[in-house]
Order: sequence, then C-alpha cells, then structure tokens
Amino acid sequence: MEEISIKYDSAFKKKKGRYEEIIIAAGKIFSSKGFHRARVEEIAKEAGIGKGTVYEYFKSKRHLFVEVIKYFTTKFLKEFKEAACSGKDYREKLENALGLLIDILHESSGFFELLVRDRWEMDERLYQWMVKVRGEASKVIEDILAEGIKAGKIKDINPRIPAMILIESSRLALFSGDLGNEGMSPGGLKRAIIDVVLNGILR
Amino acid sequence: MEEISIKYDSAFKKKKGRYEEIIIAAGKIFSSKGFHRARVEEIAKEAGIGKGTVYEYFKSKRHLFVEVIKYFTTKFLKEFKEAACSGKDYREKLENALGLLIDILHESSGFFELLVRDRWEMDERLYQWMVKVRGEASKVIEDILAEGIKAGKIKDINPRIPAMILIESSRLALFSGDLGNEGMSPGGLKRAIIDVVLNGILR
Amino acid sequence: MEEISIKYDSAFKKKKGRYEEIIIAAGKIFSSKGFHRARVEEIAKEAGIGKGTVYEYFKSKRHLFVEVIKYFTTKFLKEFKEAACSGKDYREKLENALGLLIDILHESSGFFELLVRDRWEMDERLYQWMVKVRGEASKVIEDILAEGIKAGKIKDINPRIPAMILIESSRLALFSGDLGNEGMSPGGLKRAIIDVVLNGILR
Amino acid sequence: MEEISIKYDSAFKKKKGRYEEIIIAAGKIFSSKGFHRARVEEIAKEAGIGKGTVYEYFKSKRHLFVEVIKYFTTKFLKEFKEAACSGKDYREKLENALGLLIDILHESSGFFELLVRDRWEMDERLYQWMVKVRGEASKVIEDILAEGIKAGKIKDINPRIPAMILIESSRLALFSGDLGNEGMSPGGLKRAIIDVVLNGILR
DNA sequence: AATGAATGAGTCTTCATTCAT
DNA sequence: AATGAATGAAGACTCATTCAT
Repeated sequence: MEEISIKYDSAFKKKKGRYEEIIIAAGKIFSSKGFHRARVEEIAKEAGIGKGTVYEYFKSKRHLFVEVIKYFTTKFLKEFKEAACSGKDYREKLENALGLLIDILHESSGFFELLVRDRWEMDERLYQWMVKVRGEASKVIEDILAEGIKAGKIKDINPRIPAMILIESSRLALFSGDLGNEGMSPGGLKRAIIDVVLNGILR
Repeated sequence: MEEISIKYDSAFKKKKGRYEEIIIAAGKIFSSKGFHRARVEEIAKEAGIGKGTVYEYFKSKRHLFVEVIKYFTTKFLKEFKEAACSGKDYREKLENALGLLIDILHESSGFFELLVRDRWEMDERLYQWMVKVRGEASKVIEDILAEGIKAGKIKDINPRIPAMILIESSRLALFSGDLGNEGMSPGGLKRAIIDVVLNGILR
Repeated sequence: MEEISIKYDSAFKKKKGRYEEIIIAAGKIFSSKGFHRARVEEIAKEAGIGKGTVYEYFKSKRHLFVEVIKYFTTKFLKEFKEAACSGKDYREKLENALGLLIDILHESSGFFELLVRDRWEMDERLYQWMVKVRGEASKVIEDILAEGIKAGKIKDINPRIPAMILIESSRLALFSGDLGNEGMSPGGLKRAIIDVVLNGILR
Repeated sequence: MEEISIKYDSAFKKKKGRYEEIIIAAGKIFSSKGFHRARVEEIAKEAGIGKGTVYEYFKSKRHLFVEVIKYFTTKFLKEFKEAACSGKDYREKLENALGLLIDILHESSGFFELLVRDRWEMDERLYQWMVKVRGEASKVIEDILAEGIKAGKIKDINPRIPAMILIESSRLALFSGDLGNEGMSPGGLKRAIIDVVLNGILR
C-alpha cells in the first residue's frame, strides 16, 4: 500500500506535504517524550526522512517545536469553535464543545501536556501565543454561557470564571485511568462536569 | 539576620541540614528551569556547596529530582490535610483547604507545574507516587464533601467528581495575570470556584 | 549593458562560458571567505545557476578550488610576462612588471592570500603547481635583472635573491591601509621598493 | 622520564600548566592543519587530555584559536624585541633581529602562515591585534634603522618602507627548499637580504 | 543539461558523573 | 566529608554531494 501510493504521494509532498508530515511526526515524538528527550533524528525517522531534511524545513529543533505547538493549537481551536456552533441551544453547544475538548485531551493527552510542561521552552512570543489560545478557548465557552444568560437560563453573572472552570475541569480527561475514575468514559466525564457546574452540588 | 545565623546553621547542617538544603536549592532551580535545563552545578551553587557534594547525598540528578518532588508534595499534603481539619463545618474546611491549595499554586506555580510537566522524567515508581498524592489530595476534599452530605447540606452523590473539579479549577491560580483574570486575587478565585461548584450557575 | 549582453552570453555559455563563469564566481567567493567558509550553494548563486550544476562541471568543491587557483594564476602569469616585456630597457620592464604585480595584489588581495592561506587545502600536485608559478614569476624578474647585469647596470650577482625580495616586498600592497602606510599608493609603493632594492639605503 | 616527573608536573599543572599546555598543543595542530581542519578532539589528544577539558579552559574552538595566536605572537614579539637590543651597533642589531625572525619563520612556518591565512577566521578584534603586532615588529626594525641614520650610516629617509621590505623579505624563509633556493641556509638568507637592502644591487 | 530536495557523515559543544586530593 | 578538574557520551546542526525529475 505504501509502495503503491509512492508516486502520487511524492508528487504531492514536494509542495506542502513534507512540512506538514514533519510537524505531525514531531508532534508525536514531542508529545510522548517532551522537548528535551525528543531527538531530531527520531522525529526524522518517524517522518520517514533523513535528519538533514528536517533542517531544510525548520531552522532548528526549537523552531520546529514552536511550529508544532502552533499547528496543533490552531487545529484544535478551529475544531473547538466549530463544535461550539453546532447545537440548537446553549446547552447542546456546551456539550459539543466540552465533549470535543475532553475527547481531544483524552486521545492526545501527551500533546496537551506539552502546553503546560514545556512552558520553559517557550520564548516570550510563543508564550503569548499560548496565552492567546487559552483566552480564545475561554471566550468560546464564555460566549455559549452568555447565550444561556441571554436566554434567561443562566444566572446573570460574569461567565469567565465558570468558563474557565469548565475548561480546567476537562483536564480530568488526562488522568482517566490513573486516578481511580476508571469506568468514567469521556462522555460520562463531560456530563458530570456540566452537571456539577450548571446545577451545583448543594441540596 | 541571615548573616548571624550562618555559623549556627553550618554547624548544625553537618547532621541533617545538608540533605534538606540541597533539596530546597534543587526545588528552586528545578521549578524555575525544569529538569533538563537545571544544571547540577547551579543547584550546588544555590545550596552553597561544591558540585561533587551533591553526589554525596544523591545518587544522580534524577534521584535528586525524585526526592525534590517527594519532599515538596509530602510537605504540601501535610499542610493541605491540616487546613482541611481546621474549620467548624464542611464549608469552612473546604474554604481553608482550597484556599491553601490556591495560595500555594499562586506562589509556587513553578513547582507545581513540575508535577505535570516532568511526568516524562518520571520512572514508573515516581509516577505511581504522584498518582497517590493526587488521590490523597482528592480524598481530602472528598471527605469534606462527604461531611457536607452527611450533614444534609450537599446532594447525596459520589463526591469524587466534584472534588476533582474543585482541585483542577484551583489550577486557575497558575494563570492569574496571564489570562485576563487580573484583579482576581487568590481569595476571590477561591470564593468564585466554591460558589460555582456549590450553587451551580443555572438560574 | 549588463542586461543587454545576457542573452548573447547565455546562448554562448552553453559551450564554454558556464565553466568559466563558475570559476569566476568561485574565485570571488573563495577569495572573500576562504575555502572552508565558502559554500557551494553560494558559489552557484553567484554564478546564477543551480547547486547541482556546479557538479556537472566540477567533480567536487576541492576540484573546483584547484581549477580556480590554476585559472587565476595562469591569467596572472600571462599578464605578468607581458608586462615584463613591455619596456625599452630593464628598468622600464621592472617597473611595469612590479607595477602590475602590486596593482593586482592591491586589487585582488583576497585571491592572493588564498595562495598562502589555503596551502592546507592543496594536495601535492596543486602545491607543486604553486611552486612552479612562484618559480616562473621569480624567473620573470630574474630575467629582467639579468638584462640589467648584461647591460652593466647591475652588479654581477645571482639575481635570484633580489628578484624574490622584489616579489615578496610587493606583498606590502596587501596591507596598505592597515599598516599606516596610508597615502602610499600602489605607484608610490612600487617606486619605493625599486629604489631601495636598486640603490640600497646606505649613505 | 615522563613518569618520574609526573607528581611534580601534575602539582604544577593545576595552576597554569594546563592552560599553556593546551595552547601549545593547539598551536601545533592549528599550524599543521589550519583552523577548520583542526579537530578539537585531536588538540585534546595532543595535549594528553580529554575533549571536554579543552572546554574547561576555553569557551570555544574559536576562542582557543584567538588565544593561540595571541600567545605565540606575544612570545615572538618579546624575543624579537630582545634580539633587536642585543648588538653593539645598528648593524649587529639588525642582523640579530632579522636572524631571529628568519629562524622562527624557518622553523615554525606553519604557525606564521596562520597569521595571514586565517585572517578569515578573525573577528575584528583579533584582526586589529594582528595589525598591531605587525606594526610593532615594523617599529622594531625602524628603530634600528633610525639608529643607523642618526649614526650617519644610513641615508636620511623614512625608515618605514625599508623596514617593511626587510620583514616581508624574511618570509622567503618560508619557502626555502620549495623554491630552488636550496642550500640557502637561514643565515645565508639573512645576509643576502641585508646586503641587498643596505647596498642595493646597482653597480 | 540543469535542478534542488534529500541525505548523513562529521563536528562542535554540553553537562552529568567520577575520583584523586 | 567535600571538592572541582577531568571526562566522554550524546546530540544539534552543517553542508558537500547525490540523484530523481
């Protein structure tokens, strides 16, 4: 299969494929080992190319790292925003957005830990980028909550804190399995979080 | 003052102080730079000793890292549990415990990011340790919530998820300033989180 | 003018021009950076061709270097010999030959430093080539001096040493500006050298 | 012998010996291969130490190179100035100074070619250093000639050009053997150069 | 013939760790 | 016990060269 598609692929790759291929391979390796333990040669191998080729596309390991972060966060934000639109009311939108976030965290936990973990690797510009991404993600949820407020379903409060609580709480998906919440599927986690934040736990 | 106590300290250090001093110095450096960027020599310098001496007390940089994690998490857990006892009812206890957690995250954000970030550096044993610490922290909050349930104040639900939401949400303290929640003091954040989780946001 | 001749040139180049163009481009780059710091890609760019094309004409960077040395030294020797013929007597010939040498050193100091500097890059054959070039240049001056001897103007000595002193002294043109002999034009330098060597400095 | 002196040596080395040992080893390797072809590991091996140790004493290969140049030129200048003082009159001083220069060029030709050859490797500061060294060497000869002028032995001219001619001509020592002036010993070369420059070659 | 994307051998450099003092 | 000079394994990065198009 690999063999069969070589010609088609290689014709395509020259244009933009290589760049993206390397990003994706690097995403895998960085996610599983972190910046420092990831070896450029290993990334190249994962991408099925030679070590030097990486440097044809990226100035340095650090630059590659930055592009990996940007690539995946951009991709995530796009999907997240789309999910946040697809629903008939604020409640459905909330479920869709949070569901997507939790699914992604659940599946790609490695990558999302990068965002916190390798904060040390970030220069100021990348750090500001991450702050912006975080802010945008928060805004997506805030807007949904604002819709709920407008519809009279939600208390008329500043939706920022609840929005951020919802997002932070989604991080629990990272620890499923490790923390005894076995049997807690992504879907179950989503419902539980929404339930707590919407209804509270007071009797 | 610093100067005055030096002699006393250095005489005393020979017994047990050195070990702890190194841990504390290493905590500072690891927190601010992460495992890989921290240099053993810098840690030694911070501790006011020679590089070789570090290896008299710790087998390797990795071993030192493990002990640093254990030292600070143990210290944290102890304080966290104490805070969770000091209050006349579940509500006060919750405020005290969460307040402490948020304060620590706010002050020592660098260190607590270690716990997530350098997950990659952990061998299985340290990872299990961290899982245990997380579990115990969760248990502390769960017990407080259970007290509230028993007192009839809180719905009769499994308190695990709310407990973990409370803990995860506390992480917002890590981003104060960066994320536009300026003006949100640790105290304000604590109250906001408790309010949302206890009462929910539905009208 | 440059533009106008491009088409003509490029049509012509296919035959022999390319080869020479590359040599000239390489001469520029090697002269300004030396062998090691010169990049094949940069040479290609300077020649207005692709990197791979260089290898169509030259087996390797080293081979190209050798040809560059040969090309320019041959060119220089030819001009040097011509200058050494153009004069009515030994004195005029000496002035013309030395004048040319000094002018070339003054203008293309970079290239002539190659000859010494990258001695390490030379394999035995190129080294012998350089020895031969040096010998021929010396011979040109020796012959002029011999003419002077024959004419009874110059002492009847072996002209080799004076010839080589004249040539070595011409190297001072390399340092004009750096060494405080500012204001010493190539012409002035030429006259000063000839004056000293012919007349000596004793009172 | 080597063995016998180990303790004495090693006690001494710790202070300043290592630094100088590395310089000397590096001088050997740089001289014989030039900057680029010299391998740090080979320099270390020549010095009888490990590769990493070089970096304990020198920040980088380039820094080491700079120090090598400075070390040997300083040493040369010192000896050159001393030789230029040791003589009863200008003539003896000239013979001593030029004799030393020619001997050194003859023996350590590799090193002195560095001075020209690796001009490309020099940053501006090192280049200025070399200009200064050249200027000082010239000044030494100029002063000797000035003494001759004062004594009425030499024409009352600016001694700079003759001084520089004497120095440049000494470079012929670099080519003894290669250029057919076989049998021309350093001593013979010295006398020939002085003779030509002092007396000139006109009949 | 011309190209430039791909390659990997070759090097500098870092830094955890050792060990003689 | 304490030290820091010495070490060398490990890894990022460069660039001459190749070769499919």
